[in-house]
Amino acid sequence: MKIGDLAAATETQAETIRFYEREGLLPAPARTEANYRIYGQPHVERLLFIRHCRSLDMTLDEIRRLLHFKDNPQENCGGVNVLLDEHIGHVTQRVKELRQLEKQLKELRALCSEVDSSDQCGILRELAQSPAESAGSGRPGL
Amino acid sequence: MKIGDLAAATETQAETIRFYEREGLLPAPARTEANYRIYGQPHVERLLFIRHCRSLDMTLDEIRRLLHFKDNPQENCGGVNVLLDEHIGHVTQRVKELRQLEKQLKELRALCSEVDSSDQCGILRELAQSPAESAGSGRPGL
DNA sequence: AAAAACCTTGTAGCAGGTATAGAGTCAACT
DNA sequence: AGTTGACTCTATACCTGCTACAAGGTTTTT
Repeated sequence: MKIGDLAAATETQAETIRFYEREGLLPAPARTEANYRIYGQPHVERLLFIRHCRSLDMTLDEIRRLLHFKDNPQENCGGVNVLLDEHIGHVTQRVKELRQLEKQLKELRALCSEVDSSDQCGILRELAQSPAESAGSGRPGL
Repeated sequence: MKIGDLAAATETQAETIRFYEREGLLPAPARTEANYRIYGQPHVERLLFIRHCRSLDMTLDEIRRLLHFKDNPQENCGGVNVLLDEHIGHVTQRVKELRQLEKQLKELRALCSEVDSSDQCGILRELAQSPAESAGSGRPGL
């Protein structure tokens, strides 16, 4: 199959497939005489694995590490557990932060219920104060 | 004060301050003879406003819109409320998605409790299956 | 045969910065 | 007076995970 077929089979854009190849997540496939990439079923499966991981918000680097375990089935899989536990930790942390953030935003919103001139607006006045703690996780993808 | 002093006063890196200036969030300040940027108290306040908004995960574009209301205090502030309501909506949505994601990840994690060889690992086996729905919000910053 | 649909590489763009390189400036210490 | 170190300047490249071109070559359809 050509790249467009693989794209259709995995609901992934062709450019994204080439990008994964450059990034070392997909192996460089065979080529036709006209230099077209040719894929087989193993490529479909590997790409679906990658997309599944991405749908779980894993970074490409995390996915690379998981693929390493898949590529070395004789190794023990303790690292998989560690990786996943860490990833769950990141997500849990980000949920906590965002819920805190949501609360702050709602409090802020309550400061201005009626439309007025901007210099009377409680929201703008509050935003001019020093911020409390930052809510950023340092992990923008989440 | 010079850029380093403003950086210290707001806990912002000097490079970030120059970046905000390029982005039109901070006005171009006066310069010394040696071409050094010179700031005053209004700059400190404006930058703190920006950082406060960023700590609430607003985009630079949202902040630009808020600054417009601050810069035009005679305008009515209805747009501030709209902007904030939308932002709260994004955050609420992202919390929902991440909690769903967290649940999926924990289910996945439960598939491998004991360390084994990778080809026996339930996690890797499950990830090889087709993914369910994507959890992405299309708004990566959240 | 011509046109549409595909493929190739290479490059640039998004957000919100961060991190350099290479040069200029300034204050303090010897 | 010289020199060290800390600061500043501009310009440019890098980060993530793609996406969107451009300009050309190939294959398939009409």
